[in-house]
Amino acid sequence: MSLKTDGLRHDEEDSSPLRRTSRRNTTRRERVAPNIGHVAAAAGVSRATVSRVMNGSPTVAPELAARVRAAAEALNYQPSRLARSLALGRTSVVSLIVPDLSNPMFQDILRGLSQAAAAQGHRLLVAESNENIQEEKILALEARRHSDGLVLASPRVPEEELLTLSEQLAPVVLLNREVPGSNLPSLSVDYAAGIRAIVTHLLSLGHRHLVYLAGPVASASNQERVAALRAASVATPGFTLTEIPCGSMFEDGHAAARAVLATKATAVVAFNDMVAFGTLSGLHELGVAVPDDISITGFDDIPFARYTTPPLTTASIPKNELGKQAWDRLWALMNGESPGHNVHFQPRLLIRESTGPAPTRHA
Amino acid sequence: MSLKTDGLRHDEEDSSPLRRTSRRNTTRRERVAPNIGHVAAAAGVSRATVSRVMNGSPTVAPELAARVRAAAEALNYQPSRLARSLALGRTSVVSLIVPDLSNPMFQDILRGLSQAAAAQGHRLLVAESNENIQEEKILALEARRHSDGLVLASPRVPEEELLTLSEQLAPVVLLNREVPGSNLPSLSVDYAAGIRAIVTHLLSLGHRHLVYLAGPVASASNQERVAALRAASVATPGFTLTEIPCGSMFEDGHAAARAVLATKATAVVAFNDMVAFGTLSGLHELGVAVPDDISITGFDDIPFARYTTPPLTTASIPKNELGKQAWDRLWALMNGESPGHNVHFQPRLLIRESTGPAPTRHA
DNA sequence: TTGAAAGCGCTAACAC
DNA sequence: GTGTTAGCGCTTTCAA
Repeated sequence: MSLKTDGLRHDEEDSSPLRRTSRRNTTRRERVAPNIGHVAAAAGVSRATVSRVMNGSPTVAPELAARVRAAAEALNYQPSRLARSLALGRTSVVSLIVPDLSNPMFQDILRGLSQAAAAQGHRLLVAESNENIQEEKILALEARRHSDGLVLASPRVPEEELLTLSEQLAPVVLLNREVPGSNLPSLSVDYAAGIRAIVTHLLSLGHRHLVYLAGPVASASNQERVAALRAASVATPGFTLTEIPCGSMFEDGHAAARAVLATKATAVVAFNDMVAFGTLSGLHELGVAVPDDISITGFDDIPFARYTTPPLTTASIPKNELGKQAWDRLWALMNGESPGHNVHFQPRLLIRESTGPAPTRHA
Repeated sequence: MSLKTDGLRHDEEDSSPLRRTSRRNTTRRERVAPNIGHVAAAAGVSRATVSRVMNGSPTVAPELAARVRAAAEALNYQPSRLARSLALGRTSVVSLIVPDLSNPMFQDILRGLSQAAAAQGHRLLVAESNENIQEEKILALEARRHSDGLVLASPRVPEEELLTLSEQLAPVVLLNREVPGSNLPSLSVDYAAGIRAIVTHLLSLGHRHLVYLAGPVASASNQERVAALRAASVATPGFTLTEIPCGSMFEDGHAAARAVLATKATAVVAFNDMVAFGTLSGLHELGVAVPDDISITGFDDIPFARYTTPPLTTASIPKNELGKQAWDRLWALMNGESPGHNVHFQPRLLIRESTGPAPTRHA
């Protein structure tokens, strides 16, 4: 018995992408996305040949290739990404997990990554963990299974778990987080150096009592900042450091304004620019002048930092660059290459107008 | 001849997820992600049963289910999303296309959409068209094939093309863009109403000469604004309107500061908040006082609008809500339901301090 | 060069 | 209840 193979395995006789559908209680002919079989049938070739043509294989006779292209064109055929991904074992999608999409810092990373990935034909899946550790783990796992690789921005997951997770997540690159003793590629900012620059600046202005508005406790970069601050306070005679648990968002800083005042500190070092803005705004409402009564510094240099009143003194970090380089690293990993050495971006201190000489009390 | 079916079709005899790999010139055993067959073999059941258990089908004997779960656990098995998607015909991913990721307006939409989608177990793919019409079309098509539905935010594609495209993109929902005479679900902002509110406010302050800093020419919402502005100028005796081509970004507004001054207008209506900020900053550098010398209004009410100096008078639009409702619409469409009527969100005028009485010249 | 057929890993209709 | 089997739509040996 001769097997008639016309390129269509289970469809009706003609090659047009119509299908007899019966779902619910309706039976009707509806137009359905054409598949490789339809094109093959229309062009009178095998599906393998269509596949070759669609992928630009040079081993197809020009005449055939033309016929296939014409058929594909006529049917408005687009190969299914899904099927292609399954067969190929890759999706051309990478994922980014961030703690908080409303943070301009992560928005910039998102943008940098998205553009770099797009430039090499990859798409970006985004997920927000809402600073929630459990969710972060689930999301990362989930996202990874939709994509070929992962970028974790400022992951809050504890070190050991991150280490375990990373095996299932690989290829993965970390942003703003290093796992010492692991070989997880990571791009980070030297927060300690940034803090040291800020402290030096403040000390030179005569400030001796600083208050630190701390970020999320689970934030590794917060811990770095705290450590640098404490080290400085220990190393400098007459330097008083007060720490106030705060957060990472505008509202957190805003809510902390009174507490800041209560410390009698002459300068506040905020976890990041958002917090600094909040505090700035809160202090303004309380009638406190910045920098005359109190100085404020931020961290990140988000786009609006230059336009606040007064413009914010802050430590600038290359957010876009983080995104772009994250892509480079990930791309290397996905191609089985070495991701290169980890790097520590050095923040640049931008002295603007939110910092000034320490007020001389009782003068 | 009896067919031995052990749940594994093409693998070696044992059920552990190891595979003899030979690529390039290395041949070695490497651990590979376990698949449904490995679990089936380990649990001594068919793959169908594993599938049932993984999907929580109630028709599996508890004893078997437990065995399967144990096996899955032991192998650290995670069903492949890809294969699942292919079989199911859906990906549980939706895509968002925006013209410009750096615009806080779109960031908020992104966030609202992402959260709403996540709440129903869907992931978000993001793509940025860079205000490029060609790219927008390609991206939309491409993104759609990775996902189950599309949200187009402020698409710049011309109407006819959008109409044609939408067939291949469906299900799709439009943000900030309506296609009259089509049944494309769309959520938009009543920009004309916002502009009217702004104009009324400005007129009541005594302004008679307004300059409009226009947005991208391909922006439909820009055209709405222009039309409303012109209508107002025609309807109001003594009202002069000057239009200056500008753009949608901070830099555009900043660059327009001199041109604004040259018009001698007493108030500037900026395309959006970003442009207004830019102008504000540019004017500040030129030593012009806002609102004493000139008034400025924005549009959108992005998060920082309240914190500029002076705080920006603007028309507030529910950005997050746009994202959330876009999801609701899309979800309805994906489930074959009606997306409901289109809605026009009415902007709310927020009078802050960037607008004041028109300066009385030669007074 | 081209085609047949086996996979990719999962789901679901159908049979037992 | 559970297994068999035929898909989902593509890629890629392997033969011819």
